[in-house]
Amino acid sequence: MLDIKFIRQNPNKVKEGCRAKQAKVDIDELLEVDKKRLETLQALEDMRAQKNKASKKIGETKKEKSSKKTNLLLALRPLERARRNKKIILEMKELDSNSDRLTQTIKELDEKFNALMLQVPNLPQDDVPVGKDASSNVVLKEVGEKPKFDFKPKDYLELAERLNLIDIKRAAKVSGTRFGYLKGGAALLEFALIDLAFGTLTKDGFIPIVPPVMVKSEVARGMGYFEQADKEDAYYLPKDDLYLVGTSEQSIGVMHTNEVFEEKDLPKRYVGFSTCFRRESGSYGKDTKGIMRVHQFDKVEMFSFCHPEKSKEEHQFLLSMEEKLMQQLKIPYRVLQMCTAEIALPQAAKYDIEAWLPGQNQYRETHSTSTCTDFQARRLNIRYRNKSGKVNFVHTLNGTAFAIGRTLIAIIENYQQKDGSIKVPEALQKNLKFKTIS
RNA sequence: GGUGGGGUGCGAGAGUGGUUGAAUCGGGCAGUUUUGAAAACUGCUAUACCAGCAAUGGUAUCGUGAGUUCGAAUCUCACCCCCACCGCCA
Repeated sequence: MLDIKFIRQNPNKVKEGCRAKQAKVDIDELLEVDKKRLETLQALEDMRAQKNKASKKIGETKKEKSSKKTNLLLALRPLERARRNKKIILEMKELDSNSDRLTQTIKELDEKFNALMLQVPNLPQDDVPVGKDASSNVVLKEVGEKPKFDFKPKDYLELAERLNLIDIKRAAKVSGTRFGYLKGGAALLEFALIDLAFGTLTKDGFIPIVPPVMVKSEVARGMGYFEQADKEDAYYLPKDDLYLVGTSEQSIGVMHTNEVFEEKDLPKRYVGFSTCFRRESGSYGKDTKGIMRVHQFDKVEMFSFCHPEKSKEEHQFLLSMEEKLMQQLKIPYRVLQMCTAEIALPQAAKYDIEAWLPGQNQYRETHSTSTCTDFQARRLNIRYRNKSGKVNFVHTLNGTAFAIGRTLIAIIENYQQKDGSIKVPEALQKNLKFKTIS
């Protein structure tokens, strides 16, 4: 959510941001509703002030009844006093019927206003390239050396099925399309990856957590992904009114809802592990094979609550941690700055890391880190108190540590050997009892 | 799933219809005193929105939402959450 004051003062800037992000919100309508809402509110508050005053007066005379002090007014006989009060009460009743109407109007305006406000996206940061689609993303750098093979590198699925690491067919039998069993070395690699991520990040002060994967519906809305298509992408349990999280960001970010941090406790960084559930409703026909895009996968995620002035720095920090993890695995990758069309409603800037997949001869996304500035904090009312006692909204950021499935894909393709076996990346070897999966 | 108890400010905790944004204690901040500290004393100590250059004024907020009333922390209803015990259970 943006600050309405900011929208009032910078309508053109907001409109421009909406256009860049291809969000369809009528800012003029929003401002119109806002204006009406304020006018009505003012009228209603004036009325309430009158009522409060009158009620107070009645309270006073009632109390004076028992007081022994007298003055001219108090000398009024009880009967007369009661009559005066009755008159006031009648007047207030009259007022009430008017205020009821206003209350109804304001309720309607509020609803309209809130609905519109929730649709206004976070504005892209100045350095985010403007674009219509993925083609406008900017490659910032390529890191690592692509492995050279003296044979034609195979696709991960071919390798994995032959080594009995991934079983899609049986998963289809049990759960349907877009599911998979990780078996043998792949299952063990998952735990080694989790360990590597937690080990690396906790060393840097991240607080390790395993969050709930089901969240209440009002909570699910909080992070700001439901206004776009993502609502359709979430699994919902109607019997309990719970959503399965698509990423642990959704249950970590909301953890501190309505809380106030002390400034000295910022940044508050978490590393969370959770299973993620996605319906992938908008991706029919995309990556239908294997485990590139599945309904259920495990992920280690970073989340940070930080001081607003430090969030750009923090974003770079999260990116650097992602790179550090990739470099430990020695998987070649590139870093992309995502363009305005590719960043979601709550996000102000986003970097993706794409791993090189030799079997497919292309880069594919394995990591993503975004800053949501104060957009989520505002919705969730997450603030910090500075030294002079002032409270203000924090900034929230998130980033992938390892999305297990896709990282496995990258490992399998990059570490494949001529005989079809797979070498275990050095950084994972200490966790596993073997150096090769064959 | 069943029964009982409870949700009040930074914390503890009072308040069961009237000048209560809320007693009291504790914490925090500032000041007096002190060579320094402690102690003592004094004062301050919620948030949001609206009007205003400001001082200030207004409105709302005692789990959430609705209702009764001229007036609700206080009464009514619904919901949420927490605690205790019982049942079931990895």
